[in-house]
Amino acid sequence: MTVRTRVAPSPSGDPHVGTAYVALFNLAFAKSQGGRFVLRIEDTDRARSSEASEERILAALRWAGIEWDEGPDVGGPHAPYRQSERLPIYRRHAQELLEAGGAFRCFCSEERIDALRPSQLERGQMPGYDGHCLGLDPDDAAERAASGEPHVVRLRVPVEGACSVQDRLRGVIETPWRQVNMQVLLKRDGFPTYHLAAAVDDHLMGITHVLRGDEWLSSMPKAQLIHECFGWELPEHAHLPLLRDAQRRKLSKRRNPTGLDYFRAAGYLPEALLNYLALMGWSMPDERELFSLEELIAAFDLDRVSTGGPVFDMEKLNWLNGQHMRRLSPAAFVERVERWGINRERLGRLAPLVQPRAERLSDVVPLADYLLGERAALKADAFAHKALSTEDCRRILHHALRALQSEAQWESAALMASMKPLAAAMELKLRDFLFPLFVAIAGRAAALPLFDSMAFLGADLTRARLRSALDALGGVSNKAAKRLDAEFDALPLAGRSAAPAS
RNA sequence: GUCCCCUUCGUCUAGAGGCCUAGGACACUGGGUUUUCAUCCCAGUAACAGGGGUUCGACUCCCCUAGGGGACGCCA
Repeated sequence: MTVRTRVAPSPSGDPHVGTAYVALFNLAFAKSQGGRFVLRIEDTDRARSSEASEERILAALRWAGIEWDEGPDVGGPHAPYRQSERLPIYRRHAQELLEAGGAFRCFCSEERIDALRPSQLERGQMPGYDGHCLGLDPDDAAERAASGEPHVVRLRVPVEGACSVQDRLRGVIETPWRQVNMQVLLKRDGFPTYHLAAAVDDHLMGITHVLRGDEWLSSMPKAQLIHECFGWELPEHAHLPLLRDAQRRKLSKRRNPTGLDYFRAAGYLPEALLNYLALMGWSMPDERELFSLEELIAAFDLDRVSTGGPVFDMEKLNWLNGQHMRRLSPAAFVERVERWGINRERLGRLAPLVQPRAERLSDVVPLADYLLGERAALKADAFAHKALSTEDCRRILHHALRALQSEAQWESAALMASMKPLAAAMELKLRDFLFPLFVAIAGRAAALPLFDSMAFLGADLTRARLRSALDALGGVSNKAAKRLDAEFDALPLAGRSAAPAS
């Protein structure tokens, strides 16, 4: 039996370093076993998925050096690899489950189920579906469904006893069935949820090993139950530890640079990133820390994966990146620098900004230093201003970050269009409002035009610099963040998309 | 709130009952090499969460406690 693994990103946001992390382990394991690695797109959430996000995720994974044998863009024997193109398959399987009694139709409103919550919590129960439609006669239910009554299909979960699942890294895990929700498998809109789609696809695509994030561990009983109902063999599961931030929380986009685009823009070598990621929860048998993807594959051993959640440490990544840089030949080094960003294309984009301000050719680099490379480190006194207090600067940076969080169109005019109303809503002169942003982005109050600079840097680098500026100003405590979030939410900003604080 | 998972230096980790006086790496400190800096080399500080068992012997096995994390969605 040839080993087949998969990574299954959901195209609903920026390419995340966690996706590359899970992909890397799946790739390394499959290749170490002479197997195949599949990329599948899980776009069953119609509201959140987008083609643009899918494209960016594939491009970012490719940049990182992750290659897949089968996928939506390269095809393969189990196509299509995009779940939105496999809808009939899921419907057929849901029907099969219904007929076998492994699932049932549920006509409850979402409101009714939400209303259950408080009393369940009070009784010390896990909140969830109460089995209201469990007793419906299947034929009656089918008839109601046929007549067009809106409903969902739910997984029939035993109410008594315990479920026993096996994780490759942790052994046997027992969970009371009471803790397992009667998961919706087919939504009201006819789309499958993750649980159905993943189980069906893993089986149909011949996936033998599922390596995925820790956060899935508690839903393993559902996967097992679904496989059992179909009479399928469950792939072997190994739950990888979750990458943490310095506060030991799941790496969050809000506070840390987590986008693959950030690492690319910030000048990390993909082979160094992969090398670093491999060190998170895994180690070479000989404890060597500097290695290539090929070496990783050659030495990979699933049983050497550790289970504690590792903290992502930029300092060590920086060191590793330096090690990889120094191993490049001078020619390769130049080639990498050029490919990264000091090239004709990027200089061309700089020309309209720099040309009007330069008197000599040698002015180019000092004018654009912060766009071509990392800006200078900041201290709090860089934000001294005649009209703005430190607190004002903090507020501006925080609110700008919030407003930019959901900025879809990352180009100069659009950025201007979202920042200008923010300044107005904060009752600040644009000139004053812009000051801390200039310092955060350029490291100084006078620089090339701000929004052009932000556009040139890209979203990830821009956000990272704003965050780092906030840190230079003493950081924002959790309490202060809450207050600032509330302030931001109360601002009279017309037509903004309601981006949640987290 | 309920359930599940996790717990070795500040951080990433080695360690599968005696190789442990707990090893390596990042960071930090000191020293050396280098025209400066960086690199590089050498040295140092620093950990088995706590408590009970089991055993001749426990970082390693079991139990309890504590701490951390995760799940509990018609998101994935």
